[in-house]
Amino acid sequence: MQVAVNFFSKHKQVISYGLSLAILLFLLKWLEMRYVIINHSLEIYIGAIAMIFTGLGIWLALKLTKPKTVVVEKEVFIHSEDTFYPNNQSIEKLGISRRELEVLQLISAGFSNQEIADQLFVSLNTIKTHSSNLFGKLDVKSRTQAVEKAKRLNIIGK
Amino acid sequence: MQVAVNFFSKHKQVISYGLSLAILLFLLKWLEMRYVIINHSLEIYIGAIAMIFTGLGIWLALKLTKPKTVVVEKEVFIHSEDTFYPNNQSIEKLGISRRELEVLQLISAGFSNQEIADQLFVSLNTIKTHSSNLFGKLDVKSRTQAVEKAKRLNIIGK
DNA sequence: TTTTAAGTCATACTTTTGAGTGATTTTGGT
DNA sequence: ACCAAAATCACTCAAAAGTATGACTTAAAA
Repeated sequence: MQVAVNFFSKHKQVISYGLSLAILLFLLKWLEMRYVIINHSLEIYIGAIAMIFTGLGIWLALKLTKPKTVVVEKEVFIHSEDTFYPNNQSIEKLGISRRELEVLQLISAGFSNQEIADQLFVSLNTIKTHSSNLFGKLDVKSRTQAVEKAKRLNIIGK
Repeated sequence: MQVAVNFFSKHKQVISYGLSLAILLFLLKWLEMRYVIINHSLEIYIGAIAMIFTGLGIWLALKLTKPKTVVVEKEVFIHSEDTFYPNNQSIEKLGISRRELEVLQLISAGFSNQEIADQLFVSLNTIKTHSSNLFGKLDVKSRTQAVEKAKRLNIIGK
């Protein structure tokens, strides 16, 4: 029982197409009789049939063919900025404080010590102390090295 | 002249289909005459035409329709280390030379001017000149800014 | 051949960075 | 209230970075 219902629902389209075809054939039969009786030109009749069935064929083909699926691979660049999470383990292990991390981020953004001092409302000397302590903890000798290493250790974003 | 050639080559397929159709129609005319003469059943003749033109319609539809393209977006994770290609357009636009690019890469790797000079077997002053020119072209004022901007412009890898 | 751009190097000078040291103040937790 | 870490700042000195200018060589392009 269930199987039968399943069959009908699954082939609903095909069945409806079949029915349409049958109706069309009956229509043609009727047309044929009329034309034969009225004795019109056979060419017109033939032409009509040809056109109708050409159209039917086109319609059938368009409806029944599966879409030719073309899979286009589209590159989606995943920017690490979107998914960056600082490696807190590294930060704690190295004993880097919040303020130092802040300074580190500004250094990596390309700011000079003076600019960082202005942004954080502290003196230039303070920033120098922070950066110096930072270099010690990161075991580097310059700001560019610090940035390179911090990015490598995922302490700051890339 | 060129236009005409262009027209024929561009519509080659459509034209060949049209010719096929014409040939088919002549064939039918011939069949019609034979059937009329031999006085066979009209139903068979009609049926044959219907089938032929249905087939023609299907064939036409299949040949002429563009494939229904389904674009499937596929996420491709690009690891910058594996697949970095320098943005040559930016490099050319800024007029950065090979040597300057080389210096830029070493700067971003965290090397000092002296270390870079040693690696490239040139003098410290030469590296200073290169980096100074580089900063001018990148419109920055320090090596850290240069690194930041160059990475942002995809001139060097991250 | 002349011109042009790239690369090299030097000198003189200024600015920035970084090391080392020491000191004071905040802050958070026991 | 006390302690320790964090944060602040100053001062000096040295090294590195950066600017400006000019000169020389070479290779490629006009």
